[in-house]
Amino acid sequence: MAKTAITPTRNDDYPEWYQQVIKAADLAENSDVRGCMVIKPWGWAIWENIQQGLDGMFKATGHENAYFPLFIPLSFLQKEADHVEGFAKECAVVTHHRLVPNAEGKLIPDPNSQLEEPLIVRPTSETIIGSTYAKWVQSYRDLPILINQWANVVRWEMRTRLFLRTTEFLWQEGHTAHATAVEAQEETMKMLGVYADFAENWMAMPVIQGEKTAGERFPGAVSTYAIEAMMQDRKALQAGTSHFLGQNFSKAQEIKFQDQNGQVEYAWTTSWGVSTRLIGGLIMTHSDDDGLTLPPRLAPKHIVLLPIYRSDEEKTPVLEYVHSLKKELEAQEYAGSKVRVMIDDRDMRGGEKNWYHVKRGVPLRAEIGPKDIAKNGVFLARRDTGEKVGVDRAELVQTIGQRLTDIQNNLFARAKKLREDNTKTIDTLDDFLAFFTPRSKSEDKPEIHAGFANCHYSEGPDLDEFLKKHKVTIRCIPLAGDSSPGQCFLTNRPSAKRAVFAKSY
RNA sequence: CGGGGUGUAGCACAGCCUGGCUAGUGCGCUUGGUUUGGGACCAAGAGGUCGUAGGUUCAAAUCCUAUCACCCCGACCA
Repeated sequence: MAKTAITPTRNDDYPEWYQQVIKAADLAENSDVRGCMVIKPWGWAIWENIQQGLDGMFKATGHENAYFPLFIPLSFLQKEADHVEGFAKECAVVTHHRLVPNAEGKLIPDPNSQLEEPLIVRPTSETIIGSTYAKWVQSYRDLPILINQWANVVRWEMRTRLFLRTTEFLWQEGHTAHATAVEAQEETMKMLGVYADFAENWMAMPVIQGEKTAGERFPGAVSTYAIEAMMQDRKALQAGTSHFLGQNFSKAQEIKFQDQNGQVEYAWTTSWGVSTRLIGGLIMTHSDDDGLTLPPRLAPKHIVLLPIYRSDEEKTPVLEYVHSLKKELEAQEYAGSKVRVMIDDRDMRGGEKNWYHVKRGVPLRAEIGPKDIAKNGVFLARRDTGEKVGVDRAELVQTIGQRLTDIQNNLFARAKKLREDNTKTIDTLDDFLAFFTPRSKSEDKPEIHAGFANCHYSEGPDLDEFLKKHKVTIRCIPLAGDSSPGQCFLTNRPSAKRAVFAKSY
């Protein structure tokens, strides 16, 4: 039995495995602040790559970045009824602006410093951005406004998990305003497409694009679209959302303009976002029992060079070889950027050092010692397949881009196969129940989930109650799904389209 | 907010029931040596207000009271 770097394995205890991968890869850790994480350099470097990739795509689709306040006056939230209801219960509220010592010398909020109007820490910025847009828009010539902001937001969730759900999280939120509903709808779909493109081509994470049902809609939105991915425990992860807000927020925030006919109209708005949750998705899509596995496009380093020597006489030529190889590799390109190479010449045992990079998910590792130099090659290991081969130096330099492409493609294909193998078309209640009944009989082992079920459905209290009881959710109504009509698997009422059902994060 | 649990070294924990020498173990860390192409070994060290406050006692990590924090299960969720 091969020993795995991560204990427990995915099969033994998936949630615990997830935590251990993060720890072993040095991505993040819990902080002294409840529910808030410290993102460590390796995790942050991944986030920077995500930001960079997405930011380029946003700009290519005509958006600009800006920044709006962290605090929102309480009354702003109040203006949109559904929005209040959706977010009021999880807001951090600022009520004072000064601290004073009490009788025991403990610092408390100064009663004399109470704010006239409390501020909430933004859970999302529709209201503050909308009220700003109201000032910017007078004429149809002022539209569209296409703005994104990279920011942190706070949602006071009851239970938190690193990257997947934290009290404070980092994200981007795009907020656009348009003169027509059609244009805003197009924007909503365009950005959903950008997210799907990014998820599949950068993260190597296959996603289903679809619309959310009424129950899963963003508070205040007319329609919500999402990309949904299957994790290795077969649970669904909502990885990004794009909302068509209609005129709900523009009416609440008074975003009005005069159209070409001189009529005063309310603008049509959208919002869309992805968060640090993507890193959670990345981990759960590709990583294995030896730790993190990174798709090359997002890996902070593509290849690590591991010099091996036993004495000072060996050390000098090995390091020379390694440094010159690094230069040659860095002159190569992969996916439009330079190949990212690191040398790890720390004074550590070879095996331990090797595992260090395995657990951090570096796509390629090259061991280089006197034996390799004699053959003018390297001993190359692939993180995704575990394959190890001796490679000629010149050949490695020449093929590095292709090798990284192969890894990226393999990760995507592997994830897609997992999803396809665990997606089933289901038409009857019995099949539905059988599908979603936990496969693992053991009490102390977390269940292995069944996957995605494509079912006809008819929304209503009876379906809601049934799903809640079985802890299954409707993930989305796929845009590219089977659109032949049928009957709801539960109620037999007529159904126009199938939706994806799954257990979810 | 309901139910359960835990606070002892950087981390993971034992010791508590049945109070008693200088509070232990493993990992990690430091130093020295032997090793070194997939997670080494030996030796010597450093590191603690036992969550906090009060009480009982000759004596408290251990018993009692209060308090704080965190974790797990439920409702909520990018």
